[in-house]
Amino acid sequence: MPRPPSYDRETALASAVGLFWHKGYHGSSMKQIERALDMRPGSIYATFGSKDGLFSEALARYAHQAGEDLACHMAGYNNVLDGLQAFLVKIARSCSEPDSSTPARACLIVKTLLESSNTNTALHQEAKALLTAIENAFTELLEAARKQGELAPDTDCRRLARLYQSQIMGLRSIAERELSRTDLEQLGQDMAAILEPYRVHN
Amino acid sequence: MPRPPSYDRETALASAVGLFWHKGYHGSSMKQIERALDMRPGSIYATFGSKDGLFSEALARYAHQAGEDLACHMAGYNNVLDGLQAFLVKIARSCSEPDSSTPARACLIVKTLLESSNTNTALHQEAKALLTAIENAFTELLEAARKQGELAPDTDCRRLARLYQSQIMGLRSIAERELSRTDLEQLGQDMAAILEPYRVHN
DNA sequence: GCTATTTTTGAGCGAACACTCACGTTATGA
DNA sequence: TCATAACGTGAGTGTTCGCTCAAAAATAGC
Repeated sequence: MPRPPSYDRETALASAVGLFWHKGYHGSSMKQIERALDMRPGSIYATFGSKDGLFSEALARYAHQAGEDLACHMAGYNNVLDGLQAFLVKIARSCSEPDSSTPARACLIVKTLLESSNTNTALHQEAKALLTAIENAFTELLEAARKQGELAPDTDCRRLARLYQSQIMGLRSIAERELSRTDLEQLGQDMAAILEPYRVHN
Repeated sequence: MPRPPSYDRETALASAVGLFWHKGYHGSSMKQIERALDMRPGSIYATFGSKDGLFSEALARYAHQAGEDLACHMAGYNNVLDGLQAFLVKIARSCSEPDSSTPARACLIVKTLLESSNTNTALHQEAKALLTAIENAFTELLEAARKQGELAPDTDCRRLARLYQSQIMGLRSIAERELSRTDLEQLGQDMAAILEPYRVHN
């Protein structure tokens, strides 16, 4: 009986991620969103409720994708610390020249965290929660590394996870300065080297 | 003959820094600016030209203040690396609970860099330039350290300066997650420890 | 083809945005 | 004391903001 929706919700969300990542929350107007999603305001509001609702879902999708990217990357490494070090260098490379699939160098969650603090409590809380979840993922990885003897038995894995997360935040934020490819790659290597003193050499 | 201005330009700018730092560029409306500066729109536009002009001057003032704070801090240390390490811990402490003189944990320049990318070219360029100037200041400090034998003679001081700057950016950004005082202080210490391997022990 | 049900549409809403300007106010030099 | 010239004021500008809703369009079962 009913008329089926003509748009694909996932496709629309992916477009929303692209726009919000590129221009931020305030920098993306509904007019631009309508164009990016190829949807008229009525359909957008029927589907996502509000601009905040759409942004919230887009942010969650972005974070989910980031988690999958991390898992996918780490799957290629037997050694956790090797994987985490390579991840930093990979980020440095991908930040060098953003393309259509990477509309900004900085992390969307961090951009949102800074833009929404003291102005949009709900968004700020969501960004905080997503970053906490990522910290948890890093903590679990590092605890696995500790159990495998890569880290000293008394290593504070959560504390190290926060140090690691702040490296990524700093790397991707400073990338917005548009440093040269080599400068950024060197920085990624220097950050990877930070993990070296924590490593247990056998 | 002429009537002298009743407001103080420097006082107004200081208030603008406070508001913009707290709520960001888009998050600060002209109504709020009028209230914060205790000036009516006509006076604001006669003095600063536009919202962008006011923001630009406020950002420059903020950066100038940051430079003075760094110089003031370093003056208390004979050893450059000791000073830079202590500076990280000091930042971690000041980020724990922002007060009226510190309206946000994250750096205003970084907030602006992320918020203005792909939306406001002029602002983005200004933020980039100010961060480059700060990188230069760190580079000079580290070169002095190298000449004094604190660093190995072949140390790439600019590269190390970028690593150091990205630590501050990461520290102050992750502070917006509102971590506990001890968590943040530990992170500051971990970041300070990053400089240790670069140090030449005598 | 017809009806029932849902989706899509886009003109247009009130509010908030950055900004202007004619006018009232105030201090100074003559 | 008065004329002058800059300053302060705030109602009001046009524009854009996020958002709404009545009507048109489209599908599936009968």
